[in-house]
Amino acid sequence: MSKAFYVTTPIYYVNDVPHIGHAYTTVACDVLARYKRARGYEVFFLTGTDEHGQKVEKAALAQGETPLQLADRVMKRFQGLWEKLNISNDDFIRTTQERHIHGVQEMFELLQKKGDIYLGEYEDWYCTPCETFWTETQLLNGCCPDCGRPTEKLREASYFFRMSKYQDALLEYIDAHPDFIQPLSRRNEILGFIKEGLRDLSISRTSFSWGIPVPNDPKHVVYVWFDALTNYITALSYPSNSTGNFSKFWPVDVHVIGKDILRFHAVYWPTFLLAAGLPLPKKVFAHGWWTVEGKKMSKSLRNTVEPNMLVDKYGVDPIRYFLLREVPFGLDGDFSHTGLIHRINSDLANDLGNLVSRSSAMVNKYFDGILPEGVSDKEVDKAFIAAFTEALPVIDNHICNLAFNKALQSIWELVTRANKYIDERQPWALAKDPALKGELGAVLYNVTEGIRLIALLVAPFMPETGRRMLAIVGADPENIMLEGHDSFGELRPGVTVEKAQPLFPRI
RNA sequence: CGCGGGGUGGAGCAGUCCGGUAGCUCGUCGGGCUCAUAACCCGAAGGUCGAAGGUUCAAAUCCUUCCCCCGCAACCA
Repeated sequence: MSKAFYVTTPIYYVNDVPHIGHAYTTVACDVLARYKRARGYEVFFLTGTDEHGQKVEKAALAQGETPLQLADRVMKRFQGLWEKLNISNDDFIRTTQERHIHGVQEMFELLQKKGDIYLGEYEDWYCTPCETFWTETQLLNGCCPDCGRPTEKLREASYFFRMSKYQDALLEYIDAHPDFIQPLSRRNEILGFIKEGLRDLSISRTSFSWGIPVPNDPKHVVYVWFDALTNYITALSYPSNSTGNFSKFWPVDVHVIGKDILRFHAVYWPTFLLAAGLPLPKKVFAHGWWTVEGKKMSKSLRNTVEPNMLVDKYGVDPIRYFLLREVPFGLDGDFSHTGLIHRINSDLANDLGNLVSRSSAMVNKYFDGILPEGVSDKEVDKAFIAAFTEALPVIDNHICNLAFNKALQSIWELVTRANKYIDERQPWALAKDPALKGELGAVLYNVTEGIRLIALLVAPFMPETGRRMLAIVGADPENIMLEGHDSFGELRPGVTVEKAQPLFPRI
C-alpha cells in the first residue's frame, strides 16, 4: 500500500485576475507535490476557484454578464496560468460545481441536525444604495467605503454556526499538535485570537443570491467561508467516499495559504470539521507576501506583477526558482527585476548551467561523449561522493518543512561542491598524461553522476531543467523518481553524454 | 499607550522561539585555473548585531525602557 499525500492551495477568488501571489502559492504546492511523488507517495494536489459571493455578482452585473459567465472567463485564466507554470495539480475544483454544492449542503444539514447551526439575526452597517453590509472597521467615517454615502445599522436573518462551542476543543488540538499552524509566530497569533473568545459565526446571507442555497430555506445563501473552505473535502467527493479519495487523503497533509487567510483556515475551518466529526488538517502553513520593487502590491498602484509576462520574458523555470529561492517561505519578500536577473545569472547560468556545460564538454572532449568507468578510491573522490549522501536527508527535511529556500540552498551547495571538485581534480591536467586516463574517467564519471542527482533534486522546482539535465547525462529524462534512484553510482558507464548547450543564457 | 513588520560588515538577508567562537548571497580587493555561458576555485578586508539598563559565568538571542524606518480604505497569495 503506497503512502498518500494531500496538499492544497486556497481556491482563488474569481473577482481578481491571477498575479504573482497566486503563482507563488501554487508553485510552492507544486514543488511539494512533485517532490513527494518522486519520493514514492501517491499525491493528491488540489487547486481551484472560489466563484460565489456578492462581489462576483456585482462585477458580473456591471459587465453585463451572468456571474457564471464571469467565473468561467476568469477561471480559465487561472487554469491557463497553471498550465504555463507547469503546475501538476491532480484536480481543479470550482465552487459552482455540482459535487461541491452538494457537499456543502450536506455539511450544512449535518451541522444543523446536530444543533450547531441555528437561525438568528445578523446586525451590521448597511449601505442601502449599494445593498451591502459593512463591518464597523470597514466604514470610512461612518460611511460606505464604496460610495461614500451614510450607512445605517440593520439586521437581517442569518444562520449562525456555534463556533464558540468548539473553542476549547480547538485549543486542545493546537496544543497537542505543535506543528499544526506554521510558522510559529502565526501559531501564537492564532492562539491569542482564540483566547480572546470565539463568537458564533454568521454563515448565511439574504442580501444577495449568488451562492449556494441554504437547504430548505432558499432565501439564504451560504456565506463565503463555509462555502469556500469546504472545497477541501468536496473535492475528495465528501460526503461520499465513492472515489475512495476521502478515506485515502483526508485529513490533508498541508493547506498552503497566504498569511491573510490564516484565521479562516486555523480557526473557522477546524471548528467546522470538529462539528462535523471529521479529523482536522495535519498542517496549515501561512506564507508571506511579496512587495514589488520595494512597494506594497496593489491594484491602485497598478504594480501587480503579471506572471504570464514574466514567464514569457524569463522562462518558467527561472521564475519558479526565483519565487522559492529568494525568500524564506513564511516571511515577506520583495520581487524586483534586478533581483530576478541577478539570481538567473549567478545561480542558474554561472553555477548550475556552467557546471553542466563544462562537465559535458570534457566528457566529449576526452571521451568522445561516452561516459567512462568511475572507479577511484582517493580521498578527494570519496569526500565528493559523501557530500551527496549527506545532503539528501537534509534536503528532504527542508522540503517536508516547506523550507524551500533552505532546500535550494542545500542543493546549490552540491552544485558549488561539484564545481569545486572539478577544480580540485583538474581533469584538463589529468588529460595530458595518458597513464592517468583511468583517473580522469573516474573524475568525469563522478561529476556526471553528481549532475544526475542534482537534476533529480532540481526537478521538482524546475521540471524542464531537470529533464534537460537528465537527458544530457544520458539518463532517462522521463524517470524523475528519487526514491530508489538517489544513491550515487547508478548512472551506467557507456551511455552517451551530449555536449550541452547553455541551460540558462546569461541576461 | 492603535495594529503589524523591521533596524546584524557597502547592499540584501539568515541566526533571536531552545542564550555559548557572528553566518550566507552579492559587491570590493588580491590570487589561482584555462574544461566551461568573461563562467569556475581559493584568500582577504569590512560588523561595539538601533540605544540604554537589567538577568547570567556567558546575550544579536531572555527581561525593561526608549529611538528610528516601513505599511495599514478596498481588492488580494
